[in-house]
Amino acid sequence: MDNPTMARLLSETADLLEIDGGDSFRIRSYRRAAEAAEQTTVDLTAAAVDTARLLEIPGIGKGMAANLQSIAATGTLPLRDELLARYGAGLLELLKLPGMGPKTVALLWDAAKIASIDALAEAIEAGRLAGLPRMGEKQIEKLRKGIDDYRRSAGRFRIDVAEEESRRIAAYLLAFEGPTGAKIDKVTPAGSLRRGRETAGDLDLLATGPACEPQHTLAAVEYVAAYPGIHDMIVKGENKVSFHVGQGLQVDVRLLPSASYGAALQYFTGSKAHNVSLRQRALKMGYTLSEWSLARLDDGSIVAAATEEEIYEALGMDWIPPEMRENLGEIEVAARHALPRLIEAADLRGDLHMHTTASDGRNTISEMAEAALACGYRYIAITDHTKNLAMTGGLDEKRALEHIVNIREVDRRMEGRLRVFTGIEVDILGDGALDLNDEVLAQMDVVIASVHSRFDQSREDMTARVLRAIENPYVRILGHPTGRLLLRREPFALDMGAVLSRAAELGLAVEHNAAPERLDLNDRDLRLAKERGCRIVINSDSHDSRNLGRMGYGIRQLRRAWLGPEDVLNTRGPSEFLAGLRARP
DNA sequence: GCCGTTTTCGGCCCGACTGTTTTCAGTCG
Repeated sequence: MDNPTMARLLSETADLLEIDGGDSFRIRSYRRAAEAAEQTTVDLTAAAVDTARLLEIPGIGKGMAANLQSIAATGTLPLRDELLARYGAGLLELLKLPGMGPKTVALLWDAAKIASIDALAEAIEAGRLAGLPRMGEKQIEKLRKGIDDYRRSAGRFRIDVAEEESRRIAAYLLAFEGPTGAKIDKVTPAGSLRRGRETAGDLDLLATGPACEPQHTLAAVEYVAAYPGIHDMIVKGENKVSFHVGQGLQVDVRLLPSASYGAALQYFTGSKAHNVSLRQRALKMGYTLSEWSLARLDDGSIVAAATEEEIYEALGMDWIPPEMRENLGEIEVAARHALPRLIEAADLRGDLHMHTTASDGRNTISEMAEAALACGYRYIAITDHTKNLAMTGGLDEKRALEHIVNIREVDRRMEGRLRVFTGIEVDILGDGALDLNDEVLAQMDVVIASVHSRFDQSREDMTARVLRAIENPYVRILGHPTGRLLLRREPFALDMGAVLSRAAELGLAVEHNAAPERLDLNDRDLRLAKERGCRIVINSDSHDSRNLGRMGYGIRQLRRAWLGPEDVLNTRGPSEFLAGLRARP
């Protein structure tokens, strides 16, 4: 069983325990263990044979180790089964409704035997909720709306979609001018957007400036609430406005005084787990941390508030990059002043995966080269598709050889300002054979091998298929290794550990495909790739010259995996890159 | 159920908003 599934079982057990009214600290332990299972690079099913290995994972103690072993052995958790038998799986879905927590779910179950969203909708229409404690008219209306939203909304959103919305709202907010002339002078995206997560569940925007000082927020709040893109309003308070826009994305705007900017930004950036750890640390040091300030416990005097840097410093730590704030050990490392230097977009010297009009790209080789030059790159590789992908106009052997000649011609014309390497994104066929013969592949500087079809193979077949493909001596990069399309197509089944281990032995690089719809490998597998000693490259997979600069989302995934410039091959200059790519261990 | 710069027992993050319970519980992030 895979780690995410194990995490889900633990998390559901926590939900059920809450409905059951269990001990809140025990519930927290189940949640923490679920998070640990989600994040760890340890294959929990494999590690289950060795209790000591499980106990090394923070948040896993004796009890949770036993739970994980039970899940690994039987595929199920007795406590969860027992609770499910008592309450039914529908209660877990009920919890997903906005405003619906464990207490309300328990109430609906106890008082009306409501055990699913459908049953709740029916009870509301039949008027059976009236008269229950805490069920006034407004509460019932809120539930009715919540059910509509839940049935309509998609849940999470792609990071580029969220960022685009964030830009629109920020522009609107910055145009505000209050009756006294007070303005909003800064809008900072926080939350998962700032942490660089691959998708966003909602949008947290922090607004600061004179208009956000306590005495002025009234007018500013009204202005925010009048944003034309609002689909429906959720909350409107003194310094907080929450609403849904267009497709159901939830936006939370907080208006806070500039003096609290650092504390607020730290707080709203999260993650929740990071913040909890940080506050525990603050308490031990005699402080209390909130979105307003870091203050002394004894006399309430403010220690730090205006910038994140001074808050982390007062807690004895270096400032932690947002991408690292997931409570995966970064607090301890920052306290030792040993944070790694993370990779930045400016470290990149080249991009090794892009398409041209020879297959399904929109631009010519030289247009791509000029665009790359404008990005500040020193080299690129042109890597069009191969013939198996007929719909892309993929190259056969003959056209591939002609393409090489054309690429070399552009390389010459660039006169050393930019190296243009020859390359190909060769299709990995269903049985792991490659879509071009070795004689042609041998002439390419950069051979990327990728899976583009037969995604439904079993884990065994897919793993064998990829392993066979990367044995080919001319393949130097494994492209978008899981084939996922965020929120559209799940990653295909693959024994990632086996593939990465073999890739490391072969000196093969694995790609992080930075296209925002892919971001493949994900942050967790990138950490695993580094642990296994794999070389890593980051590529834009551009099909349009305008997308060449679109590395930012991918860079943030690398940063989330704690990777530095030395971990990534295309931070090197052209000759060092090529030598590193081709060298065998 | 986890964990240790005070701890192997006794703790375990903080504040805003909403609805309705005239003083607060529940939910959320």
